[in-house]
Amino acid sequence: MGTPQQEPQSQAQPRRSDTRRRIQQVALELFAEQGYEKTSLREIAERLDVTKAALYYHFKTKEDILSSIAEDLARPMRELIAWAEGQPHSLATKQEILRRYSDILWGSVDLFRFIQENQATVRELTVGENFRSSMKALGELIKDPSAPIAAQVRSVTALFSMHAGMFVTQNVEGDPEEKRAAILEVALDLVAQAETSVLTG
Amino acid sequence: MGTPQQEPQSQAQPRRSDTRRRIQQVALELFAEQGYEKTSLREIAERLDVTKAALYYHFKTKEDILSSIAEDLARPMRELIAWAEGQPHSLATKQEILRRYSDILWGSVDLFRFIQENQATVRELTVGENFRSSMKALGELIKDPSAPIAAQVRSVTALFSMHAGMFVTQNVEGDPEEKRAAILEVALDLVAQAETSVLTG
Amino acid sequence: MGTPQQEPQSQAQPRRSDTRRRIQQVALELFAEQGYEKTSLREIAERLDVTKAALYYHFKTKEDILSSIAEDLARPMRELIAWAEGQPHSLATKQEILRRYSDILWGSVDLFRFIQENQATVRELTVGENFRSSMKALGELIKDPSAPIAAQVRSVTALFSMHAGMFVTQNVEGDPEEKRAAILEVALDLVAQAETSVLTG
Amino acid sequence: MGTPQQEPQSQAQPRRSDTRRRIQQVALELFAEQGYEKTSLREIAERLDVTKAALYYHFKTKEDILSSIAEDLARPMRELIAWAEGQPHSLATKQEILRRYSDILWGSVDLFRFIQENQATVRELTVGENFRSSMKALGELIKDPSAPIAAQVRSVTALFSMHAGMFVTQNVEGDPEEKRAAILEVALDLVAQAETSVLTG
DNA sequence: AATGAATGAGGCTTCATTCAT
DNA sequence: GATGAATGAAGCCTCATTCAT
Repeated sequence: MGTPQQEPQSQAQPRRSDTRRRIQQVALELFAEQGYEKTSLREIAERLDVTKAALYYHFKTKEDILSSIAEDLARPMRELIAWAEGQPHSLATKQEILRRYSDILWGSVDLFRFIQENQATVRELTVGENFRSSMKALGELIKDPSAPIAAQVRSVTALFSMHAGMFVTQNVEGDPEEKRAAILEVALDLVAQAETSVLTG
Repeated sequence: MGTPQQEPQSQAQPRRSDTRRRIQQVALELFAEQGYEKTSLREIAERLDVTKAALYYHFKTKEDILSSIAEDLARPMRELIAWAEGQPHSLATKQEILRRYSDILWGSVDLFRFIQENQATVRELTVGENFRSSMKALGELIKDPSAPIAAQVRSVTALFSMHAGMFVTQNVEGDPEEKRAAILEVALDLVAQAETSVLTG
Repeated sequence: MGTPQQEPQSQAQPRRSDTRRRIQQVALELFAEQGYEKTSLREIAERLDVTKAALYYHFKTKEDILSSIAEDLARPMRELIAWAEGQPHSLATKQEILRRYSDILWGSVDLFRFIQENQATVRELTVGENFRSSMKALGELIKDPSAPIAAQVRSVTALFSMHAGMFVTQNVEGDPEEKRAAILEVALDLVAQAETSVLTG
Repeated sequence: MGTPQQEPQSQAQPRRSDTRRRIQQVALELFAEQGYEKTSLREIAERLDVTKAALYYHFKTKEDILSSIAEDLARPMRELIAWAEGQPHSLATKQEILRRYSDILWGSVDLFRFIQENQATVRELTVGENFRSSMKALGELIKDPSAPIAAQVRSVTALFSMHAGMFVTQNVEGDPEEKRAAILEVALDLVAQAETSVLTG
């Protein structure tokens, strides 16, 4: 056909040059380190020892590089939402959402951190829009719009406490796995308390 | 050459230059709306109907504009930290920290949101460094390094739950004041639980 | 206010730097010599011994440079059309149109030649659209839509014979003024014949 | 090695490569529509659903594609000139030149229009040089260098009135064939008048 | 208290072209 | 009879900043 620039369909051809993948890797590293705007294509190209034009063989635009990377986060998010929409709105479901969300986050921690730290930039990119709408959907699934405000805030905080966790625990000593578990637990507690406060409040 | 660019010395002449203030206002608006990098001095100048050069009469650099704005947040933060350092590390103190922090945040909500959404950019600016170190100091004051990890995470989450609150509650219906109170309450609860879990855990 | 980039209103300020005018001059020279696309802003800037960025102080885009130049032709064209629309559709009027058109053309001969030779490029620029619609208007004024096709063709040919004249007479020897007069005369003859053929045909 | 890129040797194998022809077709379409410079090889390739590299199998350069297309016009022009050079310089010959020229023009109307609208570009390409020299030769054959300037202008105008006709008659209503005939007639008249004016002037 | 004019650096993107396979 | 991958050159444009007035 011509130029690539699409996601490799299915199991891809054998060794179709791994440059595409290398670009994504290096780009994510630099985006995460310095921010999206401050990372130039020149820099990415230099780090890979190719020319800027080579990047354009593999991706249509700078944003396209980012979009392609962001799929790693966007896809599991979509899947999580799809799954959750098929479940009862029970506490058990909500807690399972948090568990799965935790896995997703820690599975793409660099990418996620990048999105967090570049929200202003990413906001008007497709990537940002997608992420925002995913978060909104998740919010709807975890809170009960008929509950008192305090309970709703608690639920939503559960979700976001896991974001905060990723940043904040840099200042807390301890085994990473243990911290991660602690963060999740705080979140699980919060939804549980939200539920309870509805009943007893 | 006798240009200003210093902090207005206290209450000097009341009308010392209203342009300076207008620049800060417009700049914050634009920074918050579009991000720091994507806001050019040209844009700011145009919005004010002055030339770019005029901005340089009032501020040494672009970063300088931001720094001057950020003082609104940085000063109260310093004050809060100074106050807290003189208090006992009791639960009551921690909760008062959260209450005061809440006031500070909602008092500069636009600026704060801006910093949150431009972390990658702001990170290597003085503004960002200051903010990070303030947050770190606050973290130290609110958590007990000898407590179990779960308790520490809970404490730190208390702090950050208030950040999340500012963004998240856009999707929760209800009176702003009520939401704000709910957010604070969740935070107060979290520190309280941290304390308890230490005792009972 | 800020940057210029508008036509100097009325009789302009004294010596507001003639760079703007120099840019226009050099640009027209180069556009005419090499074509619009093949002339880069780098070239124009180098020829003027300024930086590319200086061009952008005076003009918003490359196209803007061209547009500003083209006003020299566009304004008199608009005036001619406005005038003609207020006249009776007589042969005398049509011949006067041709005379005035001749003056306009020879008054901006380089610009006109440029537009002729860069039609494909200029077509989707404001400049080109304007020129096309002016020519169309002039066409309507010079031909009689109820006349036989042959007559209409003759009229329209009168108009365009003057364009051709500008290029073609490079291969005809003789005094420029005399050639110019000859070209106009052929055109005047053509409208006259168009009229006659209607009557007698 | 062993690639084609030569003119198809006469009737060789009938199906020697239909891609070559398709490239020429699509290229002409795009060149005519958007101009030579603004049409990229990428565009041509995409429209044909082949890669850019494929174009280079069939043609040495972008210009080469154009040159190969232009032969359609260049060959008949050469033939016309060769024929005319063997004829007496009579009015009948001149009129026959115009008739044949009309046929050539309308036989390659898209290509011709393209050359007209891209003169600046084409000027320094072989294609343009050829065309210019053909026009010059035709000019010499149709005018009498010893005639008064007015007569010479009239003759040359005859030739170019047919170019103008191709563009201009878009705004004249009527059957295409009839218009075409009218255009030719105006041209034939013009040479005739040129002759007469010599005799009677 | 501000403007007019300009600069140097660098950004993203596109293009014609090449060459090994 | 083509593709995949890449290059080098260049394009237009924008930005923060400077400085004489």
